[in-house]
Amino acid sequence: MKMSNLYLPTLKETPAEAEVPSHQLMLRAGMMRTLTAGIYTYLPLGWRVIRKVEDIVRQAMNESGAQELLMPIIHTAELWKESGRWEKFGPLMIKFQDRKGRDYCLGPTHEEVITALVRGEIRSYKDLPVNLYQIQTKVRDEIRPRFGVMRGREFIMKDAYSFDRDYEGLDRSYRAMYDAYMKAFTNCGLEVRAVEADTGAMGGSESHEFMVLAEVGEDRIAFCDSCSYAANVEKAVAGEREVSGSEEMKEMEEVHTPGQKTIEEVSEFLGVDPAKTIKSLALLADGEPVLVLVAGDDQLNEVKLANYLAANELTPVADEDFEKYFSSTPGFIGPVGLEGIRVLADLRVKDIVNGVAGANKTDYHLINVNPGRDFIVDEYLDLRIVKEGDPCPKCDGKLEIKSGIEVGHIFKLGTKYSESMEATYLDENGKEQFIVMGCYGIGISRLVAAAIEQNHDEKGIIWPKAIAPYQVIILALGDDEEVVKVTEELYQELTARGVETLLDDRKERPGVKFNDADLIGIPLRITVGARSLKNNTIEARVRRTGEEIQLELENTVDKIIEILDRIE
RNA sequence: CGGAGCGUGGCGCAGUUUGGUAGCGCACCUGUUUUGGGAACAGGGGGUCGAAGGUUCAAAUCCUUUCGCUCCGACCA
Repeated sequence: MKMSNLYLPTLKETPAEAEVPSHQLMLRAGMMRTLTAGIYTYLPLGWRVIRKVEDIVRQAMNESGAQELLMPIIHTAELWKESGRWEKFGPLMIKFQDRKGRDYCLGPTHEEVITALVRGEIRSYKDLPVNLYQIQTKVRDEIRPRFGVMRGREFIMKDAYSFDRDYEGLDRSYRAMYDAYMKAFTNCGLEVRAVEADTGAMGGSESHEFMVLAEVGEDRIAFCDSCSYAANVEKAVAGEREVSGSEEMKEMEEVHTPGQKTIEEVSEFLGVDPAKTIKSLALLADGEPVLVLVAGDDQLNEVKLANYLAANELTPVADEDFEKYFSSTPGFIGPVGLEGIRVLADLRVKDIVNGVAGANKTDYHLINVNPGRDFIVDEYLDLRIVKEGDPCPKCDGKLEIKSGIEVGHIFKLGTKYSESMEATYLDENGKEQFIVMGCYGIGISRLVAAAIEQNHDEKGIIWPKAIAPYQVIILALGDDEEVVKVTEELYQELTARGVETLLDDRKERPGVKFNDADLIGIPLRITVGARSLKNNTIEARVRRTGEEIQLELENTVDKIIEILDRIE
């Protein structure tokens, strides 16, 4: 493509609307433009990258045996009511009516549509297994779209759905997708870690997320520094911590702690290690009050709690509602002497000896509190967010925490949807069975943003070759006849040999061309100017490394392809 | 939805405190000279200040309402 004809509006300055590097660079490099928050137009350069990623993903999917199809974006409400998610997904869906007043939504995901499709076709165990996928625009009315295409309200997703006769089959399908995903991400030139994940609104049993490690990532991931354990912190579990020494239980006492509400305040006021305080959190789980206890130096993991309680919604008890459940103001509640409220505690609370807790009396705390002796916990379970340095649950290592961008997510759904939507087959005995399902997503547009987060410098994007919009950019410096002739020939020949090449033939000064080439991140730059032509050479420069190579004007195209071949 | 910030030519911003009828840089158009890391000079076009209402002789500026954008949180694949 000749750049004099390319619709490539690059920006010299960073738009005020963009905060993170990938968002800024996608706008500056002329890859996309904003329509409104979370909704974007892909310009020719950006679309090329999207298509590259799609093709790589498509190939990995096809090789795994999955088959591509295309489902509608418009879904009927009946389907979603059938699965029970019309209400559950609720505000996340864009809903509307047709002229007859019938309800629809724009598809945020496609379990319902695919299940409705497949249940009509699959009758026998002989029809299984099957894995169907599509690459399509998804629509989700996100509460807070942000970071450009990282979390958009409209985004491109590859979603696949597997159908098996049993759980062994599902395990095989799941494994095949896991492998295909790793392959697709690697082929895109990305460094991705697979981590154990929570299943969230999709439901199901097992789940992995594929994470691109990046500072701007919205997810936090816990890694073991010595074994392969890795999990989203929503899911991560820490190993047993050593309990230091044994201490005699002392007699419980009430102490005056005026105005000391937070753990920090109380522990400082009483001169006690925060780990020995018991943090009491009053929550409503779908409206039911529950008191949750965690050690003062821990944070409650609400995902774990919500999963355990099978609650859709967890909200803190509002300050003004405290008197409904407690005899003190916020900051002084605790488990001792509390009645009529379910009490759950993190496992670490069990080990606290002579701890501190709220006295259920405004401006008072209790010291030398001992679980079991002074109060009863209905259930102990793992409820805390793991921290940097926590022991690994699988080995003797320690956990590290890093930020990541979720570019893929795979789920073992089991029969969640086949049961609610009655998707069944007949086994060898003629007995009706529910189809066992899995679902698998890759955020194509998010992956592009993640690739930029992982591959950029102060000058701009540095595309991995596999997803670069073009592999080579030829800069024609000046309009010297010889320069025009040489660049034109190079361009024609490279293109003829299948190398995707940009020719910067614009009437711009050299600085503009250099800067644009760096900004849009083409892996290999070829510079041709009158000056170098005098020595019968041209210059090649590798975007990622900055390596410069002088090339004699002889078999130049061979040499360029040679250099290109060794670029990642 | 709660908190914070911001909406002024295409982009980045000043002007708002203390009302007096809009300015700078970049970009754009024409011309000349330039041409290896975002050129220089000269000339030129383009905004009614997010929107609506109000106060005032007079509103970008003050008041009210509203819409949008960004960030933090809640929430969310």
